[in-house]
Amino acid sequence: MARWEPNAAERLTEAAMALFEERGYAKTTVGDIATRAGLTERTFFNHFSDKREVLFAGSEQFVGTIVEAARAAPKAEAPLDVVIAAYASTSDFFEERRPFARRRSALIAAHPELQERELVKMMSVAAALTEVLVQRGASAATATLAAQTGGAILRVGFEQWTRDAKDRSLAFHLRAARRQLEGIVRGRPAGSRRSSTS
Amino acid sequence: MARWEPNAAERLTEAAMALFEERGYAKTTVGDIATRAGLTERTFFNHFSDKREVLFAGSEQFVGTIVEAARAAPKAEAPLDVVIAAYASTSDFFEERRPFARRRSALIAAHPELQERELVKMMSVAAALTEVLVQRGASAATATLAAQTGGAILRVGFEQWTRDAKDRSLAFHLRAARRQLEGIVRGRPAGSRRSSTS
DNA sequence: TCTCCTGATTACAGTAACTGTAATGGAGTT
DNA sequence: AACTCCATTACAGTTACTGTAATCAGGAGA
Repeated sequence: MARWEPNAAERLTEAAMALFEERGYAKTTVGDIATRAGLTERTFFNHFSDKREVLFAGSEQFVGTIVEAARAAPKAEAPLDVVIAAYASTSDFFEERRPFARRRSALIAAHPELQERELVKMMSVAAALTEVLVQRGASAATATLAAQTGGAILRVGFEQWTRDAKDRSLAFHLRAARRQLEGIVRGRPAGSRRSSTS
Repeated sequence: MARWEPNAAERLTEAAMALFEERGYAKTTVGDIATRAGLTERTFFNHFSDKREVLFAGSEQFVGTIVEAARAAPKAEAPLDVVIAAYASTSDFFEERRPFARRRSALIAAHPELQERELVKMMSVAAALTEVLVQRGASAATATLAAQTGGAILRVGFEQWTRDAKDRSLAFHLRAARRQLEGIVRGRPAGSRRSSTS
């Protein structure tokens, strides 16, 4: 028998999410979270580098998955398609935990402090993808632009995914956003807006 | 004669930048900054809501300028062009303070804590632009995608601008990035378009 | 069984970021 | 001269985070 209850980090995350939902991020102290998980404040900081990280723990491994998918893409694939395929590789992962992802996503949307952290994480993924693209032979400028644009597509696609009443996959929404982007870059929105007067 | 030395906020910003450059962000306390500016810690927090904001003070007015430029764009202009024109409207502003902007930009690049804040600011601009695009008749999806993609272009263009040995304008680099994006979205190989932006 | 070692947890003390509130005191006004 | 204004300050308090040493159940080896 284990000396302590197992899954301390997981318990802390669950406690944190529950408290953030009840009282909000600012009104929840790290001590509150730890107590709710049956631990002490110091133990919280042994598991997470700071209060925000409690919602971003799995992200390192996540970056790894995405980078791996990018590396595995066919040599001939164009940069933007590599990036989108890489993000799409996480689709199944999200599919399995749609409720959790939605809950988490709502918390982040409601708290600027958490948005800050999420944006940095996304940018670090974009940076990693940029490097992969360069290794695949793209110019630095092309790689950066493709990775950054892919990030834009992901933000839009992910938002659609969380809102989608039909529960279509993230990969689906990424493809949709990518297609729409083609029209936008050419100056013709996908909806082919007919605002001849207004 | 004024009771206190004028421009307290400005002095605090200058002191902060100098100290961040000397010791780094983490090793600089708010007390240090205030003392260097001839003020107290409490006064610092009267001027800035938190330690990071000392480098992001002018940003509200900045958003205003950008939004205004977006509203002023010709009715027929396509969404992405509206966004880029809006960002390009800040070109002169940056041109006048290129040294300051570079210095600030280097600090942000060197400190993740500051990157967090900058990303949120950029996203708030993107959100504001999204709203403007919707008011101009774009669909919600098109508006979001155009604003987000514009953000990607800005990041890339701005980076080129800070690195540019030839001191070409931000507007120039935005146009270059936009042109390059067209090729990327179509899946063309990197070198197909002459890009003199590095 | 006894002992040593491991490692997650904890106790405790300390720094620094912020907040709320009330007081200060020179400058402009009456 | 009395009076108001308000940027600044003093002071006390909370909370995020850090460094360090102590605890102590269980596994490994003797």
